[in-house]
Amino acid sequence: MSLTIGALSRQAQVKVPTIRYYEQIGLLAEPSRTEGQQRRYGQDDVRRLNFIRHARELGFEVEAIRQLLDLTGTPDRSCGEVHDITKAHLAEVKDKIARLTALRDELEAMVTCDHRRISECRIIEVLADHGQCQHAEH
Amino acid sequence: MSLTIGALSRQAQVKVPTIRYYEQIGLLAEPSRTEGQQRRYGQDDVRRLNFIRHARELGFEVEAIRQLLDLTGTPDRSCGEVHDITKAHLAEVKDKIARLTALRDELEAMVTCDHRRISECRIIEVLADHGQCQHAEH
DNA sequence: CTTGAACCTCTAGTCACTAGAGGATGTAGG
DNA sequence: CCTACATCCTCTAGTGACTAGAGGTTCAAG
Repeated sequence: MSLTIGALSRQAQVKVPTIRYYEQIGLLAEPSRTEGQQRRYGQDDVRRLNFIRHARELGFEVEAIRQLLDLTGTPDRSCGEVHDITKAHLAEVKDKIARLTALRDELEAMVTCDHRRISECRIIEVLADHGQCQHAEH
Repeated sequence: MSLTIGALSRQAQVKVPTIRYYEQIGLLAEPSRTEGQQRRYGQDDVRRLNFIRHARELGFEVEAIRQLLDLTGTPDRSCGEVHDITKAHLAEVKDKIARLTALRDELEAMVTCDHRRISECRIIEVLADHGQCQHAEH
């Protein structure tokens, strides 16, 4: 019933070197080994790795995931800390969206230049002179 | 009329180690030196570094900036390539916004959990089970 | 001539992996 | 039992765009 690292990789959709990396940084426990030193995993590892992968997909940093995993070890405590971590992450995501949106608008305004010579290109002009930006605050 | 690296740093709003880094990777030319090997810059360097800083603020990668700077060296050519680079970057920005927005919605749905015990927390549940996501495609 | 801020080079660290070298193990088929 | 060979092992180095720090030198003001 034990899984090789390759089988775990397929089940959790996480690449083999990434699994070893997660073990190295302590996100995954060191698994049991065969006599020939090959890793063997169980269903707990599959669940834990799925949790990690999903959190990464949702953009959580490894440190945040480490904390979330630690918290799952104390199921009776209030989930206030879990919320704090998630809300902090959500705030970062919103902040990134805001900055990227401003950036997008700036770029949209720039590409309105019709194709001419580089010496007259609006894109180059804006890049060379910050004052030509719509919003000054970046 | 020549500037020290510190003066250039203040004028272009780029940190000193970053200027040296740009020189190392070839974005800035090697400047002249004093007898004691200290760098001295001119107004051309200020303009070039301002261009670089502004492009970085707009999220262009160093490789793209390198190409844009090369293109400014051929002012009579059509600015088609400049547009191509900018449009490609804009597309990436839009793509990032789309992914972050999906992510934000997912996180918003998760934090609707009212504070309970970790063993019943909706955030932990969703993280542990991808199937509970609103959108399956991440 | 002295002080001390600013400069110099070089190495290593950041984050979350990814790639590759060079070799060992495990398992399926014959 | 033996042979392929896919998969596994460890280790080092690379990615992007810087940032930090050590240990030493230069420049300009007073």
